[in-house]
Amino acid sequence: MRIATWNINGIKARLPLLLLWLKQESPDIVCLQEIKSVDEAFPRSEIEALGYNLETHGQKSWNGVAILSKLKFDEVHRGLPGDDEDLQARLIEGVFSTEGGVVRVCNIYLPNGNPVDTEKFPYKLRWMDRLIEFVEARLLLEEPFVLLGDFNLIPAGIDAHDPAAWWGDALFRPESLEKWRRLKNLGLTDALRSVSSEPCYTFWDFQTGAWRRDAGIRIDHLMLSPQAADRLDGVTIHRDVRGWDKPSDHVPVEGRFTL
DNA sequence: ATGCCGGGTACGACCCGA
Repeated sequence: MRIATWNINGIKARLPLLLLWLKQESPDIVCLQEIKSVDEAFPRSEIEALGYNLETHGQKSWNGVAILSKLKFDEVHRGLPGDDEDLQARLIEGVFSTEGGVVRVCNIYLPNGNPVDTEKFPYKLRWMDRLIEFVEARLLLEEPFVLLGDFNLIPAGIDAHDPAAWWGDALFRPESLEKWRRLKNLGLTDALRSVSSEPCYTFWDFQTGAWRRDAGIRIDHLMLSPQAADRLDGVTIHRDVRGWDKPSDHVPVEGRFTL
């Protein structure tokens, strides 16, 4: 089974590229972030025509997440528990039945947190505290559980072309990385780092010729419960998509599982 | 480089991203 994450930076602007990639790769499950669309306006029909079931958790203008799946959804959950005031659409989870048993796939768009001297940074840290609580409960289920998406976190210096340039940024601040470690230390495996110790990136800024210079960062991750990590066969970063016509600034990252 | 692209809203600029 192939499970992918991709921050598409606007479904309306990215639909042609998404359809092209789905036709070429045909992954079983695709988790999208930054759909920037309300649920009613999401372009369902062309995606469904490719054989995908579709569940969205959108909002107007910003954020928004969606899961595309060739398997039917047994369950869908929307939103991160722990704060009734938080209306930002940043989490959607699906549960699926496979021949090998159940798989739980949780798609997140973790807050960016910049600028760090505004309320955005504490919001990011609080959101991560809520995520840690959520994941703790999920791990008690002892299921294959894949937490994936745009984490807006550079885990280590090797994950940036120029780590010094990110010093003080919310994606690389010590407070952010401490939360990242707390999350990992619950027992999650960083899928990419479990198969490779090479520098590799998932995001290249639109500005300053970042793609041309390969000045990227790795911020899109698949984090695996022990039961999911046991079944991991490989990880692919679809770098080439960054060079396609009208790209997102992020590329798809795919995990392959025996499921 | 507290905004160089690029997407959103909405039709003139401003908000937002990482």
